[in-house]
Amino acid sequence: MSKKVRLRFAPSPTGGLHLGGVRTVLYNYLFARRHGGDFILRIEDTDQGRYVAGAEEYIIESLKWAGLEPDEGPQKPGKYGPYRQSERKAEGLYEKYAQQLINDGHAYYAFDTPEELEAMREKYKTTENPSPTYNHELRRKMRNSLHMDPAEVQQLLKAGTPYVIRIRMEPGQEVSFTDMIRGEVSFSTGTVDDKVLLKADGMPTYHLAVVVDDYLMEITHAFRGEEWLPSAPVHIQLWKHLFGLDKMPHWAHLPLILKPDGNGKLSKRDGDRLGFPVFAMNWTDPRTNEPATGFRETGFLPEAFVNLLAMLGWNDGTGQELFSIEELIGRFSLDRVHKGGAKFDYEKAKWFNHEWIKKLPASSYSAQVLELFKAQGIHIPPTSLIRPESPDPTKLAEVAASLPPVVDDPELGLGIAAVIPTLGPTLTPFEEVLELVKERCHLLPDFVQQAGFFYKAPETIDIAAIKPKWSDAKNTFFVELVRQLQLETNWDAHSLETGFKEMAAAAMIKPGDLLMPLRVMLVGGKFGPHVFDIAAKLGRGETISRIKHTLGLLEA
RNA sequence: GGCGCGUUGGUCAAUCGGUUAAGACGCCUCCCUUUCACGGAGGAAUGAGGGGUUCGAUUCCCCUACGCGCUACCA
Repeated sequence: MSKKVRLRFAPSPTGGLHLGGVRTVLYNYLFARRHGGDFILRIEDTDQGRYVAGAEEYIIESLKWAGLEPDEGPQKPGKYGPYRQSERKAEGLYEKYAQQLINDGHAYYAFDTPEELEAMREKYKTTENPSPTYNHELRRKMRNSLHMDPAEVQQLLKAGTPYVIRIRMEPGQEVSFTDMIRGEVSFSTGTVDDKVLLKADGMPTYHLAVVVDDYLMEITHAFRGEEWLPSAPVHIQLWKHLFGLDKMPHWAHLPLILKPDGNGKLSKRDGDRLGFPVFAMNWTDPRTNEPATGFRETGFLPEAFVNLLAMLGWNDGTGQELFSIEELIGRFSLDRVHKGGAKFDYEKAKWFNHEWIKKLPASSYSAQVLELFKAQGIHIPPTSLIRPESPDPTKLAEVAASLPPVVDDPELGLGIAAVIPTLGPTLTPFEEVLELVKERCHLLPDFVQQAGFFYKAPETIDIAAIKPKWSDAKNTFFVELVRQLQLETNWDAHSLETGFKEMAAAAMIKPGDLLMPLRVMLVGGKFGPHVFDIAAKLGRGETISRIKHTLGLLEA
């Protein structure tokens, strides 16, 4: 009987949640869901000096937005709490393990002050070895319980002298483990330094906390970024000394997300420099007041965000790139995760968002688009936001007509009623408008440009697009058009187009020469959906008023 | 410097010894469209270098180069 799969994401609440962090969450989440396990959020707030107000809430909110909510966490305590390491420390969870390590000879007290450590690094720094570490050789020269008189150690301890507890890494051993992504990875103990386990303030470092907590929380699989690989031997030794290697979770070190140009880890700075978000949501550092934009506020859909992150380092081998979270859960596997880092490509990211905007019904993002319209001072009449009670009858008839005969077979019990659900939820008039333009929108704010003119007359008209080819005959045509539109009885795209073309024929002008001017009059420029669809949605009054307005501009 | 990890088009990448080395983004051309898109067709563009192993290497091994990560009482 194998244990229940349990994974955790253990961020440090020091700032905004980075792309790479969300991807780590995602892989954790997908693996947990795929194997019917639990996904846990644990806050690594062991460094009091780096605590940032609001960061924890921000992380939780980001996960919520992305739809990657934990099964257990500070907000949703389970049986393995508390879920903040500061609180776990308060319960004394770590000291006893550090003490055990000392008793067993796997750790020791070190009394060196930060200044002494600094002096040591300076003293032993050479061109050959620019970063000397506190290791099995250098510790002989330092003030620790391994190389001091036991009586002196006791005396210092009794006197309350500040100390840290360091792991004792002895040379001569090979530490190896099987990484789920990289396979066999090994280190020799002689090259690993004596990492601090327990700090002078009594808080554990990440190294101690991660193994103690993973053990206590019964974590079965631990995924983290590749930058953690070098400290893996420390964690493995700790597992070996404290709980036994057989209890250790399976490790997977995820490849890094790299900056698009050049090399190196993607940072917030790169986003600022190149003009794209790096954090999940907007984040302002409370200490510096430095703002950073988020994917959410830039107009990414959570579905697209998750999708593009999943593909940054993983694929299912079929070439499929568009996946819903459910599909990802069904197909995700660690052995298809890349070993090498991936450069982040913002153009591709926008492509994913575009695909999801097209794929999802406008109703799934209309609320957010509505806010964007409001922010731009574009008022949407309340009647446009009311969802019709039943499906549009014309649409229903259309679907009925397209049905294959077998569907109406009474034997099968299928009729038009069976098809109604496939129409999906009905859309509000506002959402119908969004549907009309969504294939032109990569980011949510694009809707303002692409659909704003439906609700607000364009502020500027691209007269230059009309004027060079303008003529008295065309002017006459549009004056007559206004008159005809006032009389039009069937205000729908098809009738409007038919009437328009008949008039053009009568006036002996090619319709093509008239369509562009009409478009510019209605939307202000050379863009947008079919011009008669626009007129149909705009309604008689607004259509006529916009034509008249531009006609006035052309006269001037 | 040491240690570790990595390296297929500009980018994301498939290939698990034998292929004309997929596909996608972006770019270019054309078609559709009396706008912009969407859609469709096509194009340019890839195995870091050197040794092995093998009948045969992008694929397995070694070396080199390059890149990245770590080298804190930060995570």
